[in-house]
Amino acid sequence: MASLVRKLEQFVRLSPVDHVILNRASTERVRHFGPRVDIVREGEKPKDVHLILSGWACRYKQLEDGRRQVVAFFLPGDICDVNVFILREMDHSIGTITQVAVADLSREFFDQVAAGHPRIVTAFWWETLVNAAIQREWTMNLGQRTALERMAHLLCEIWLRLRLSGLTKGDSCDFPLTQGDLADATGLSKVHVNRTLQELRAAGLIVLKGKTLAVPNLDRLMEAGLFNPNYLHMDHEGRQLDAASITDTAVG
Amino acid sequence: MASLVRKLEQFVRLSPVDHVILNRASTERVRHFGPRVDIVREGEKPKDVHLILSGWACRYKQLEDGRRQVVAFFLPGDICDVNVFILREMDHSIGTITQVAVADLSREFFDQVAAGHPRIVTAFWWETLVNAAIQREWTMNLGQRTALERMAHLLCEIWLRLRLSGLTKGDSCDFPLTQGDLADATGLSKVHVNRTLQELRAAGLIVLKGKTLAVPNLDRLMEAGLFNPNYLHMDHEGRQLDAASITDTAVG
DNA sequence: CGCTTTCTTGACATGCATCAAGTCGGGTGG
DNA sequence: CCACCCGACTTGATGCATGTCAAGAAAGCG
Repeated sequence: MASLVRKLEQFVRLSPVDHVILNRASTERVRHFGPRVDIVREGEKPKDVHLILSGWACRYKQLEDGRRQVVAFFLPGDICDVNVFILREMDHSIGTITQVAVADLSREFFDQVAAGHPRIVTAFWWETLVNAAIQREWTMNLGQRTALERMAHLLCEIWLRLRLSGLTKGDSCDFPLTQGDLADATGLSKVHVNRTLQELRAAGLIVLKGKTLAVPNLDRLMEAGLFNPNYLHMDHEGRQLDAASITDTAVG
Repeated sequence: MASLVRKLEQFVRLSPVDHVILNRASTERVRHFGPRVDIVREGEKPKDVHLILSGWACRYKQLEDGRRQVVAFFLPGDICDVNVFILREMDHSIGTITQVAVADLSREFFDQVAAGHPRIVTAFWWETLVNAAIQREWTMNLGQRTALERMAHLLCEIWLRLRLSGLTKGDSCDFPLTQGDLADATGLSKVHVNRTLQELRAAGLIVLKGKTLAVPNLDRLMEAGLFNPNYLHMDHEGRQLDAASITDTAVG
């Protein structure tokens, strides 16, 4: 949960009590999953909200003929969908990439937050809005960018999100995605993903080997991906704001 | 505003007071825009939330070299982004397609709702979650579907959303989008959009002429688009639920 | 009624998919 | 500790869906 709080505090300063609440929620009901396993399946009734404590997962949708699209990656500290249980059934599945530890957040937890912890509510809205922005950017990515740009863009996004959660060391990070995963996320074929990665390597933009990615020059990779980080809303505004002044006005 | 309340009540039964609140908010500060004009631009500080009272608009993003992606269409009754003002700057623009009337919803309005109208809060979360689901489906659409499937899918979605808001008559509806708009939304070229539409016409799946679309056989169009309406979450659950029982438990 | 935007059609180009056949690497059991 | 095996990666040859370019026809609009 460290990464969740770390992430949310980029935006809102949380009180000690808020910390306690979040800590409790993220240690109470924890489940562990192996790699390449489904956590929730399309069509099921959503019950709890899932908080990824460790490991990587993804959200994906599938057509009857097997075509599969990864529509989001979940990294440690990510919340799958605040308040999903409002909906009657899942319109997508969530599956693990690596081993994953998940905390199940109950409806009651969100009630409690709504009733008495406005800063957390604000932080959850922020999380929701940023996720929406990321999804829009993926739409843009698939609709307008070339294979090379698309791949570079995706790698930039993952890199920055990992860094925000403190999961990079120097210029490298763990990178458990296979070329097949990247294909499903970018809408490219596996073969073309392979060739695109080679192109990025040849240009010195990435070093990708085993399950480790290094980005020797982020600016150049961002250029290659026509990457504008504004949509991640990492502006750290909350750092300067007194939480009370936000929470009294920002939430619905 | 009729269409907003109509839409939200598919999900939650609102109280008379809730109606009054929403009515007031959507008549207080109304602005009118001509067709093909920007309402908000990327980079601006979001101030109010926009509720589309009448007309069509879209959300779009643009690359520096001019490539443009429409990432969402707004129809009457749609709210652009609940609580956007939490974010420091817009990561996309909103532009009109037709003439549009917009109600500006203030931060204070959302505070008021948050403080005393839990059913509306629930309804807003529902709206937010459904919009997120739509955005995911667009990602899927661009990543996996062929031109023909993609176009059929988009038309199905628009059709169902219009129908939900009571904006279809029989098997036809107003359809102000140009082939250029469709191209920007589907990630196809204008020329290919033209050919794809002709194919749909030749198959008898649509009648599209002037600014009117007719769908003689929705089921067949849905088949062609591999369209599964689950992501629109139109299950009307709220109709049966007593609002109180939802609002006491569903919101954060 | 002329001007501009939108639509349509044809010819040609290309980015990426598909098919097919390896090679590498890392986990596992003998 | 080796040998095998299976998933992940790589490479080449070929095909096709969709893009691009160009020009004209229709349709809206002042």
